[in-house]
Amino acid sequence: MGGTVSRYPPPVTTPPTRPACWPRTEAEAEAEQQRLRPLVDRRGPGPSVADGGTVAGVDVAYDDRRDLVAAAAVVLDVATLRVVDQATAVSRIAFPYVPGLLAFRELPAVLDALAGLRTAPGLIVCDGYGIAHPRRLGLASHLGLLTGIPCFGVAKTPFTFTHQPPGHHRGDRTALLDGGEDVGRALRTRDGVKPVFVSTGHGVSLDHACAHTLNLTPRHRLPETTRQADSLCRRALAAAVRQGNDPSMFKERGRLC
DNA sequence: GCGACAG
DNA sequence: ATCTTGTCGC
Repeated sequence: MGGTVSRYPPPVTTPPTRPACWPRTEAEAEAEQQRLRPLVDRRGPGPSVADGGTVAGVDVAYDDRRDLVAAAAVVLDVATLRVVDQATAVSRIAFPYVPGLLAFRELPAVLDALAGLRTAPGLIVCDGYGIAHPRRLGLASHLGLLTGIPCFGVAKTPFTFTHQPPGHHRGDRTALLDGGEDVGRALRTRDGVKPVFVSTGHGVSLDHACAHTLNLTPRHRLPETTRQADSLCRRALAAAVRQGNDPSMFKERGRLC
C-alpha cells in the first residue's frame, strides 16, 4: 500500500496519492462493484469472546481544502474492549464522495492504516453499510473481500432504506428493507436512543454482526471500535495539518486491485 | 424533471 | 464528512 503509514503518534512524513489500479470514474467503480458482488460471503460467526478474539474499528476524516484524508484502525480485545493496537495513515483523497461509491473514497486510506497494525484483527467494524447497498457491495463488504477478514457495517442513518422503529430497549431490532428485500437490521444499542443500522459485510452473518454490535456498545450508542477509530483519525488529521503537507513527501501506493 | 442519498 | 453555539444531563 502507499501513503504514510504510522502507528500513533502520528506520521512524521505526510503521504498521499491515489493507489495505482483504483477506479477513476464512476463507471469504472460501479463495474468493480459488479465484479466483486458475487464473491461476498454472508455467513460466519466472527471471533469469539472465548478464544481471545480481536475486533478492529476503522474510520476516516477529511480536509477537502487541503486534499488530505486520515484513516485510523484501532484493535480491541473482544472480551475486555481494551485497545491492544492502533495505527494511522494520511494521504491524498483518492475519490470524490458519491452515494453508493463511498468505498472508493475511504478504502485506500483505511487499507494503509490496517497495514500499519502489528497483527491482523479477527474482525473489522466499518462506519457505514455492507450488503445494504444499491449493488449489494457497500464498503464493509468491499473491505472484507480486499482483506479476507470478516467485516460488517454499522451505519448511523437509514440511507435509502426503510424500517419500522424497533422497540425502545437495548437489543430490540427490526428489518432494514430495500424495497421488499431484507438487507440488515435497525438495532437499538441503548435504551431510548436512536437505533443504528447493521448489515453484513463479508464473512459474518447478520445475527452475529448484531451480537458483536451489542457486545461493543456497553455504554454508548455507537460501537467502541467506531468511537476509538473516529477520535484517532481526527487527531491524525489535525496532526498532519499542523505539520503541513509537502507534495514531495507523497509516495506511490501499491496496487490495490 | 427534481430531490434524496452511508461518510 | 464538515461547517457551527449554546445547552441539558449523566
